[in-house]
Amino acid sequence: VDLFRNLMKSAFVVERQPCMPMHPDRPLVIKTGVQFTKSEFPELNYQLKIKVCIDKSRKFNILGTNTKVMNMEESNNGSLSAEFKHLTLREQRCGNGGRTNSDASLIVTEELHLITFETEVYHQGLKIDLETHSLPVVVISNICQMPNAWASILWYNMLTNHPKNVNFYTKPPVGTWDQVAEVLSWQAVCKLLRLPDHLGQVLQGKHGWQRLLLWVWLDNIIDLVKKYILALWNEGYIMGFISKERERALLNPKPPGTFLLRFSESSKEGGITFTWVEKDISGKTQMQSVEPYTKQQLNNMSFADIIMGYKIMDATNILVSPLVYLYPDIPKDEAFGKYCRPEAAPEPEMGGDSTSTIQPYLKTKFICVTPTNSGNTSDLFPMSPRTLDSLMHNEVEANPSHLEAGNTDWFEERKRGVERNSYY
Amino acid sequence: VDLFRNLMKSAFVVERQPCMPMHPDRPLVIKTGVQFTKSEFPELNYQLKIKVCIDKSRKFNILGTNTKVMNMEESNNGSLSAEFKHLTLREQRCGNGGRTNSDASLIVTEELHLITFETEVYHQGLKIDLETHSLPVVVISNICQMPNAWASILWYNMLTNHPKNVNFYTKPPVGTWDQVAEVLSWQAVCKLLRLPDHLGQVLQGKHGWQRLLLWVWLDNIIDLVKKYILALWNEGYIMGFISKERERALLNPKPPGTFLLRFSESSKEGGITFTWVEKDISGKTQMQSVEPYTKQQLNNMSFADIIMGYKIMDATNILVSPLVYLYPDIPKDEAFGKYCRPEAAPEPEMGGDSTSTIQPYLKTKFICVTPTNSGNTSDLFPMSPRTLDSLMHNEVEANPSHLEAGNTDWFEERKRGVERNSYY
DNA sequence: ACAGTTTCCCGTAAATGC
DNA sequence: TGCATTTACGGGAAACTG
Repeated sequence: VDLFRNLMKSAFVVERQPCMPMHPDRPLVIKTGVQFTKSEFPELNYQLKIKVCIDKSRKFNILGTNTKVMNMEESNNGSLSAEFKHLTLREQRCGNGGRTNSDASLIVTEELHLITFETEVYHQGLKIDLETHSLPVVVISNICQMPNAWASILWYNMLTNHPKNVNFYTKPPVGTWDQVAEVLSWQAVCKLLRLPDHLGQVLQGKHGWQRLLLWVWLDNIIDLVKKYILALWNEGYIMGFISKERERALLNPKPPGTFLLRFSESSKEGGITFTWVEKDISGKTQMQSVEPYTKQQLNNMSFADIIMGYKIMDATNILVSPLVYLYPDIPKDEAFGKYCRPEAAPEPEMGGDSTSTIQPYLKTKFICVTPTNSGNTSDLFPMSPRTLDSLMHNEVEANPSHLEAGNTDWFEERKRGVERNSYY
Repeated sequence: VDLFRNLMKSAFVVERQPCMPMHPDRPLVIKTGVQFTKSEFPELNYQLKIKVCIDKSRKFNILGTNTKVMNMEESNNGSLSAEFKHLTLREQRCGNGGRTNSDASLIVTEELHLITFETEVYHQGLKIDLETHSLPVVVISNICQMPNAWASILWYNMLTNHPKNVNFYTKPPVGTWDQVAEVLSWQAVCKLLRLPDHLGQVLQGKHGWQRLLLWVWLDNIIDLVKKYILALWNEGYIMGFISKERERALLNPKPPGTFLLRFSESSKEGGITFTWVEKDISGKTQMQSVEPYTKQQLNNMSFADIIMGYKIMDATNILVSPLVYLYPDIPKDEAFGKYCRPEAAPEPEMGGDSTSTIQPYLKTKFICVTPTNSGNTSDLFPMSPRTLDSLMHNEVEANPSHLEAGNTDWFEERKRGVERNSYY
């Protein structure tokens, strides 16, 4: 019996990372009604029937075949394994009473649950109940809860090695910025983010709200990068997180028309913008940024197309593009031309005779323009760019710089880093 | 007993129109996994338990409480009624064999099913099985099948009064254009469409493919109108279906800058475009149309915004708007100004101090431009507008006009019609 | 391999519960 | 009443299945 118990302990050790991938990047977060999987279960060398369960703090039901007999696989180490697929979780909404939340003090994305795997072993007439469990998981009901849920998972695994402390968030510890950075580095894209120090200060707060606010912002940016601008990101074209002071220091010595791409820090949704150099009439160097583009807008138009088509409209309705060189000195066309949408081929007609007739429609394209005031038509710009720029300048001065001296060329450094790690 | 049977017959009469609304506009189409309802069931004046079933041609299961005891309601006519809510259909995918389709010759959207309502009545010691059924319904598994399914429902109800001819589509009859027009008039928006005669010719074909092709096109336009341009439609601003010849006849005497809005007939997805008058250098009157805007594009930008912002960019990058008067002579601003998106208010900052600092970003807006060739930057327009226009003109000449003489001002007529019927 | 059909599941909107 | 959470389901894409 002792022999068994020892074997158990080692066999049932809970691996740290991959447990229940729902979204492959977000283990340990399970959405109700969405399938999840538990696979590659190292086991004892016996014919065992395993049953999957979940803790009873809330009434969840596991749908799907939740028991399985393990097979001897010709797998890696010759141990037994079982794979649970097509499992879904559904909360049991009892007819009327029975409130859902076991601990009403916790919000649902900080409520931790355990998924257990039970089996029975008979050896020399003795019945032994074996049981192991997953790391704590967070159960969500809508994907919009994912950022918060994932923040909880990261925070937990960052600050504890306890395998089943489901009450972690009743008094969560405070983490340091270095720990946060390390956790973020677990994620592929985040490895490249190189978050600036000033963001870490936000995390020094107690826990909860501020922490989550930052995380939601970061997560939205990660999402934006992965979905919309990954190619540009991998090219190293996107400066990403950069303080306004550093931006100014980089762009100031550059010729007008030089621009860089950076994330916006001003909105919770996360956005990306570009800042360029220009000289005003007096010859003074100015920086200009456009209002950040959000996922919503990138859904319809690639960022490369936006950059290539961006124009300033002056008072006489003449369009000029203020973007010429991507920092440090890459011509715009060279950098983004290959990522622009190819010209749409003419579509076939609905009737039969699509061969001879040519589409009699004028082709159009959407471009993004900044109208200056005094334009003759419906211009939406109540304030001149000069005024805005001076305001921006003032704001920059109001925030003293935190620039660290050593990091001379972050852009070049990160680009080399990208070339080493090709995650996508 | 005869008394009962007679009562049954009248009590169980199947109402023609509203039967199982899933999409409120599309009765008799049920999507698996989506709830549907059967309500207000006129019944005999006895305590009856009703059970909902579906025919067994495919293995569908009805989820939800499919039996119900009828209550005496203080309803309209004092008859009994039962309401079935939260019913969903799920196809039973047997483990391996058992092909789904009962009649493989029919596509799934032409496969008709009956939903039956069964009950038992005991009277004077005699047990009588009562049963009624819905009109034939179409079961779909994805919303993208809705246009075809709805076409089947319309076609069926247009051409037969049979209450349960589930084999209708094994040899469907041919319908006339008048019948189609009548069926289309059952739908709110379609009442206003006033389809031109030449579309009816397509429907004279055998059945099936061509019929569906037309329907899908019409349905997409109906959808586009309802979702994106209903306000403009109700104002009577949208000409809608108009032949190129009639368009030319209407616009030709008008001053340059006059434009009208019409649907595109060139793409199955359905789109909307505008055509305007201009004079070329020689003083000759020309018509121009832009490539039609689809739902995809209207998702991001309202049609009013597109119209107000539309510009032609000439070789020197100067923008001019070719749109001045909506046909017949409404100034563009007057017609569409109130439907343009209001200027975005500046968003609060993420930190706390959102009171004093002003967003230092340049506001932008997307506009739709038609670049002419010889522009200096990435222009996508390989053919001059003149060339295109002459091609268009040729195509128009190639299709002889079908204009009927009596219909002098369709626009005004339809606008009055709109004012009479305010469906939305 | 392929096309018709279904499943999967995000993300917006609405409903629901506390 | 308001907010937190869940449900509903359209729609795009992947998976399925003869």
